[in-house]
Amino acid sequence: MSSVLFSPVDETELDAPDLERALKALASARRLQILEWLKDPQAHFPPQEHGDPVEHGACNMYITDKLGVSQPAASRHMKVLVDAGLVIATPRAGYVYYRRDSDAIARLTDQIAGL
Amino acid sequence: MSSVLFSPVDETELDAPDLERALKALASARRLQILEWLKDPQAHFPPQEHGDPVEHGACNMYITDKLGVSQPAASRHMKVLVDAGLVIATPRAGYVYYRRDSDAIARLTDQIAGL
DNA sequence: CGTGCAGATAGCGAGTTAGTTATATCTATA
DNA sequence: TATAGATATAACTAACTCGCTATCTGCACG
Repeated sequence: MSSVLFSPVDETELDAPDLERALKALASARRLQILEWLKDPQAHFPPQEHGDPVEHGACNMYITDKLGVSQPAASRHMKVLVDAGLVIATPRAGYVYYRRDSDAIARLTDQIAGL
Repeated sequence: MSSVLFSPVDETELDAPDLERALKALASARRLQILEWLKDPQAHFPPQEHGDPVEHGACNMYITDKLGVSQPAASRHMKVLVDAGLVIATPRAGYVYYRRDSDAIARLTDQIAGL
């Protein structure tokens, strides 16, 4: 009687504090913009030396530049997204690359659909 | 060539500021709780004298009591939800009844699903 | 193994949120 | 129409957000 028949994705729901954290992470024009850019890093950021934009996402420096805020401000926005589980950080060759956690985002939006 | 064939509900998307406002309204444990209660007012609130719980929703006094905060605090939470377009207020016989705007919530969650 | 650069952290200030109490408004009805 | 009760607004405070600059950390590589 496997529920996999009905739920190909993991149905684990966030508890109330985690859901609130995720919604707070989304409730920012800047962070919504970042998530949008990360849908297609190649289209929105310059070519990168070390990290593959498709596999590892966009370099933090480019996100900072494109946001037009200071490096620490961008760094904290990315931390909010990572802590909320929406984005994955990959340190590599002295840089940090960020990509969407598509599965987590899908689970979250599924859960929000039930609100 | 009506798009109604593809979209039985109105597909109008919120612009960036309205989306941010709606997400901020959702990004609160208290307000998520209120929205949950309003899914079934009869199950969560005492019987009401004037307003039909199903048609008009729950009386503000009962929401205040159940939240366990002061009346002005509850009043402002409800204002945030109304301003975000998630809840409809109906003044009636000296009380104000609140119900979910199910269509607006559905449109919002559809839009969030595209994030 | 030292230097340099990317990123994280600290600390500060302005603006916002969320709670409070006090008061104003507004409506229903005696 | 005066009053009472429900809700909204005002004013204040504490805590949090988000920007900044300055500084620290830590990894790569010469």
